[in-house]
Amino acid sequence: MYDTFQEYLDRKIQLNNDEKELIRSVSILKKLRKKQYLLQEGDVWKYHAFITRGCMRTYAVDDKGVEHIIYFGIENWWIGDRESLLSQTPSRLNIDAIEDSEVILFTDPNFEMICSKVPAFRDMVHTIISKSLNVNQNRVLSSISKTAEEKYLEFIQKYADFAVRIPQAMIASYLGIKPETLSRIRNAIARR
Amino acid sequence: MYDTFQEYLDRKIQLNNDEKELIRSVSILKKLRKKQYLLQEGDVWKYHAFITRGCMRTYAVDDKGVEHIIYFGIENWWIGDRESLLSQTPSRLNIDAIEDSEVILFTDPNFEMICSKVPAFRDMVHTIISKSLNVNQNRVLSSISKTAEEKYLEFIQKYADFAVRIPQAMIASYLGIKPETLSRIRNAIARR
DNA sequence: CGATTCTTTGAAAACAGTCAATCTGTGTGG
DNA sequence: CCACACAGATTGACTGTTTTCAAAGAATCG
Repeated sequence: MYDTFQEYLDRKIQLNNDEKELIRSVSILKKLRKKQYLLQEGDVWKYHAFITRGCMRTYAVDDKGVEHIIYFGIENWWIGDRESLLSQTPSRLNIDAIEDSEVILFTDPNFEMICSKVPAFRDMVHTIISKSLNVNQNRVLSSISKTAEEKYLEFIQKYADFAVRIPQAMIASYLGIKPETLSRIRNAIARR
Repeated sequence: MYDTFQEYLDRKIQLNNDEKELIRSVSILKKLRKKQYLLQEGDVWKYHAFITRGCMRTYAVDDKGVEHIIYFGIENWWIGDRESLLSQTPSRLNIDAIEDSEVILFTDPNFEMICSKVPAFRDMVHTIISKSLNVNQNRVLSSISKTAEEKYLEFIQKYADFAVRIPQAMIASYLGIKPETLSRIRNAIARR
């Protein structure tokens, strides 16, 4: 289970054995069953989390009880609620497993310790955050400029690898449309 | 003009005179008239830019020629296209001035130099990027979960300070709705 | 004042949401 | 191994919201 993370690190940065061991020594392995929460609304998020297996989602529940999925995550993705982590305030988000999953957790102090002792790791983290910002910005652009059908086509093309693993109703939630509407859009596409 | 930036820095971090001078020495001051481009689609963005006066917008133009505003920026905000900067590829975005404006530019090499020589500055930059990510994430959530009216009310409440400086049609563009629709929404709100 | 830009309004069409019913595929217990 | 339950997806009829297009009304600037 840790292997997946080690391979990820090896692909991204060069570390000596001491550094690898330092990182491994503070990692916390956690298994999650399908539907199990990693973070529940109201709790304060304390970690940096990396998915080694499975599929997860981050979502908010509005006052009508409707779930709105903000992110999906699979193997080799980081997840969490940085807003809650940075401000140490109760999270408005939920994170749970769509499939049986495995994650590696680092407490924030340990994560900061790694960043300070391993500059390459720190740089990698900053690169990831910077790229996430780009991804989110592009998602904002899509959401204000594209039609529902265009957003759906973009989604299945961009995330072809895991789109098939996710129930259609969750994809609709991520796109900000109703499951019935997505069903009709798919129908219209298929008919052509 | 540089004063605005110096005051911004003083509010955020503590610097000695050498550090202040180092930063000032590589800053490039630029004035922009209303409607003047800072970045035009197709060009590669080379800077880190800070607004000291005025009001600007970042937007993309779709294949039908419609503008979609991704960000507004006023005094004490950073702007630019990090995607183009990081990948050194032609930008898909335009940045221009909504009012006569003044910006301070740092070339990327100089900016990196400051980051490496002044850790407090580097930390400040990472904090800003991290917070931008949160802001964008919340905007994605609003865009998939709120009605057009709710998005508008959120906008004018969140950005009360500069919402009044921006033409309504641009606010509509930012929200992803048509100007006529925003006009009707405002009408409906006023009537209550 | 006149020209330009921005906003509002109206009517019709396109699009998305709601609610309820049906269909499909999966998996579990008898 | 079958029948049934369940979750997910689809369909239909209806309602509500947003867009479109065209025209008229404000507001702003030189």
